[in-house]
Amino acid sequence: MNQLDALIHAKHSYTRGDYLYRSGDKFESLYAIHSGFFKTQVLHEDGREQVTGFQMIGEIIGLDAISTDHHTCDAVALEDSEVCELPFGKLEALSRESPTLQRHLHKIMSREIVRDQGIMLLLGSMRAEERLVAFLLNLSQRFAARGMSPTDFQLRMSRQEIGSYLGLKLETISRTFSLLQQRGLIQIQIKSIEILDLPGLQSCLKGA
Amino acid sequence: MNQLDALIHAKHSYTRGDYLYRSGDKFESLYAIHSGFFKTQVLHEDGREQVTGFQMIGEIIGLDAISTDHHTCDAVALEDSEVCELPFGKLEALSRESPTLQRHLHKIMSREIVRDQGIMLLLGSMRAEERLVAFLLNLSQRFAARGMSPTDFQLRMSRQEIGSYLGLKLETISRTFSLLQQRGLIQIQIKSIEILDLPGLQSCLKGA
DNA sequence: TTATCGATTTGATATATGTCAAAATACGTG
DNA sequence: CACGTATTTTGACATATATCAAATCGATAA
Repeated sequence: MNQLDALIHAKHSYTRGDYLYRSGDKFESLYAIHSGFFKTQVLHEDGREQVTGFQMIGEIIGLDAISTDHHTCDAVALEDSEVCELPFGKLEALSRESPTLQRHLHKIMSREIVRDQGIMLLLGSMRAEERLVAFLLNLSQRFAARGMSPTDFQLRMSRQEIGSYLGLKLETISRTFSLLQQRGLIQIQIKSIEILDLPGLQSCLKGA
Repeated sequence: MNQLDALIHAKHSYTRGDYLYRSGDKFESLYAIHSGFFKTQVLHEDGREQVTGFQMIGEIIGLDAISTDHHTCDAVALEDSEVCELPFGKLEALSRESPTLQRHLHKIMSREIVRDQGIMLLLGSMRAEERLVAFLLNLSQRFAARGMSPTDFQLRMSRQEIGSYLGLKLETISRTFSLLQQRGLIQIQIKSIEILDLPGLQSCLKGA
């Protein structure tokens, strides 16, 4: 993918709270997260918000905007972050030249669809505890895939944001964290979390 | 899009209950629904099922499979249906030749991502009545876009399937239909539904 | 037509999660 | 470093939806 180097238009820095883009913005580029952490959220007219994802290093963000040429959600930095801008027109042109790149792009989009299906399953059929466990295991796995500790990491988002993502209220998130801690499955200190019993957590999802 | 004609590999017929594909099947093609109605569902190991969508004429199905080269959900015919098979390798080759087709394909995938975000919002932050109303309005709009009546149509799916899609139990679906009927918003007779007060339904979603 | 079986409706009750409120804790700023 | 503010935790209580059960309805096949 060294063709991609030619493509990278610019690298930008954002600090906690900055918007990478807002719903309604004209679509120009996808963004590859180079460092840091983002959330994406859609806002309902009546003020309700739904967090639709948390994105970390190596992930591509902005795919929703291709559909209408305008972004359909907000992307907000949860910590100081850097992103590489990938102008979509150029990306399409390059992927017409390279079947490998083309397939890669298609897989990235498809993976996002599969991810979303997983969240539907979570929101549609899991209880609060299962949702939170699934969330933690997903983070754990993504950190592991990046060579970081799968059992010891910082939560970049608030209880409120976790709750929005999981379709629960922040109090429920807090209570469920406390519960998992009482059972000896995790150790949590505000944003610092340690998974004490990974198999134990995994078994929360299967059957029980 | 007459290039697409060259692409259509075969047209297949399915009767109610037939699987178009199953989770785990090797990915070869996307499918354009030519007539009829399908549902897609993901199955959890412990037997839980989540309906992830209902697809009708003109819609493309199978995008999730690009990611892993294997289907990640089941697609089941809800009535007698016909689909056109679009071999994905050929589709990619053609879209390398035609920027228009390429963009079209990207928009279809992106639209699916946006649709999924909408369902997350629904599952994550709406009450039962709002979910069902949103579901009905979505069907209404899709029928209207196809030149069919936006106020008078057949539900192709069971209460159970609607419930799975909306993250609710079938009893809740039934009760909520009854409630909307009592309020004079809809007239429902098992699978036949008539929307009596479209603005009234729309106002269920905004504010109230 | 009638019998049968699955789907739907409705009722009574249970329960998970939400709501409201207060206390405790962490964090940013001057 | 200390203050003020925002976030988190915890408790008591409310409520939406689930669960369990029974009755009804509708479609299919003999």
